[in-house]
Amino acid sequence: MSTRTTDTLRAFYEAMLAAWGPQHWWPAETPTEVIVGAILTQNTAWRNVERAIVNLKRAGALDCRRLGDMPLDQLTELIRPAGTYRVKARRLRSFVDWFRQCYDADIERMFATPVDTLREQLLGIHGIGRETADSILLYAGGLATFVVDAYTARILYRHRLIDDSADYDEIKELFESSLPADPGLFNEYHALLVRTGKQHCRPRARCSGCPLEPFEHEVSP
DNA sequence: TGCCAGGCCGGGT
DNA sequence: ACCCGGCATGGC
Repeated sequence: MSTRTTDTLRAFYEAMLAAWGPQHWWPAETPTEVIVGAILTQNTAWRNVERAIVNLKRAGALDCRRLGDMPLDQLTELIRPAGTYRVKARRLRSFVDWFRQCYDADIERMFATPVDTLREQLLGIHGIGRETADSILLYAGGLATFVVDAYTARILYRHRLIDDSADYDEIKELFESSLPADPGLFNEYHALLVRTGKQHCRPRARCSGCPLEPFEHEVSP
């Protein structure tokens, strides 16, 4: 990867960090909570996920065995505020069923698996796609995997670092081949992109005031 | 009021 | 290989 790309991505990082400060991601107390949140936040505002997490905690259900053993209808009701709740209840179940079966619900053992192998395993679970898998690896496991999301693609596209046909794995590869494989860096970088995107890079929002505004834009939103 | 949110899946060309 | 609709709550 070109040093120009590396320089640009580093400059983006510095500009966002200077503007926002550290984001302290993932907002969760345990790896299990990260994983549950990663599934619940699919195409959903984080605010709504928080409500669902509160419900699960209050019910003492934020635990893989409870999640696996409680009636599906009950789980569905607890996570209702997160939206697409029937779909997500099944997705949570498919994860915990797999996790108990393959790793006896042991987080340490799961993350002791080689990262490429584990990623493939996660992608094999119904309802876990690339972003969710990478979020689990990075934010629950502390592994140096770059997480790409809609904001990442939109921001890079607007700055002409990618074209509109770039897919998830290409964008992920762009970061991973341009930056050192440092989990702390990847953690903060993705969080800063989301923070920047929420404020300045929604589909039809203006970019004014964005910390990345000093860098060239040649593509209009 | 409509559009959007830290996606993913399944069915149709 | 693409493209698209469905899923669904809550905020602005």
